[in-house]
Amino acid sequence: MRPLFHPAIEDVRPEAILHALADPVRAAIFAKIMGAGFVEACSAVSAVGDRVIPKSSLSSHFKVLREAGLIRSERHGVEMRNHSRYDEVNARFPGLLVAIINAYARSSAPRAAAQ
Amino acid sequence: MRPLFHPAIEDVRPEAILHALADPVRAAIFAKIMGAGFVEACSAVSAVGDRVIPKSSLSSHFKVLREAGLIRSERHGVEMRNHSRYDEVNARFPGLLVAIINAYARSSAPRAAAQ
DNA sequence: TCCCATAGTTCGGAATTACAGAACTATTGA
DNA sequence: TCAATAGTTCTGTAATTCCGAACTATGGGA
Repeated sequence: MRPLFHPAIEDVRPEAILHALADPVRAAIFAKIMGAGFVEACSAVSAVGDRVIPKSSLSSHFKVLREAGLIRSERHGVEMRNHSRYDEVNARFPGLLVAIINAYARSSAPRAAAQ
Repeated sequence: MRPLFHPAIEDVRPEAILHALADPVRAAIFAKIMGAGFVEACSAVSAVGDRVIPKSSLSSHFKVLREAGLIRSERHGVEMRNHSRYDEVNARFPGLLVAIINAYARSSAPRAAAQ
């Protein structure tokens, strides 16, 4: 297993962030990590909504988030601990992540609540 | 030629917007339209940076932007007039478009100016 | 009216990327 | 050392993207 790659913050590209978060599953994973600050394990998000995500797919979703610069993953024993890189990313691209996560929250909210 | 499809604003999805703007060429096209309010023709953006975009590719880029709900296109004689739907989209997803366009502006700015 | 030029769309095949099952690796604990 | 758990990599298939070529639509002359 190769070591995990994390881009330096100055190498983080907006197109990579948008691509990563253009997938609702990845956006939901990232929103959860961003809200909590960290997520203990990949398996802690083994389903999104009522949709079960195969673990090979989950693994590649985490890889996309990691290589886009959105999260930092480190092994802790047998499992992975995933931290949000929100502060760094928000300093480089102000307001971007909040606007994206809010947009998803609005679109999935029931009509009446969205107004 | 089929008539052009424009989604109603309440059908516009964040994942479609992010996917549309995750491509730097489309983001540049949209930034131009958003800045000017409208662009006379697709051919008015026949190149992005120093990269020439084939017209079949341009056509599909405009289609992606249109179907994501970001622009409205109408035929005016032999050419197409493309208008930004910024106001509508911004009302639904506040701050999203500005944050995205700013992120691209920051990442392409020279290092010193980006600070 | 017929033809040409212009602007854009659609088609089709090659290249790339995404998905998910199966096999594999790494770590911990018994 | 073995089994269980957590995640990664491999692999084949499916879906997307890209762009040249062919096509369609509109307007302006001769």
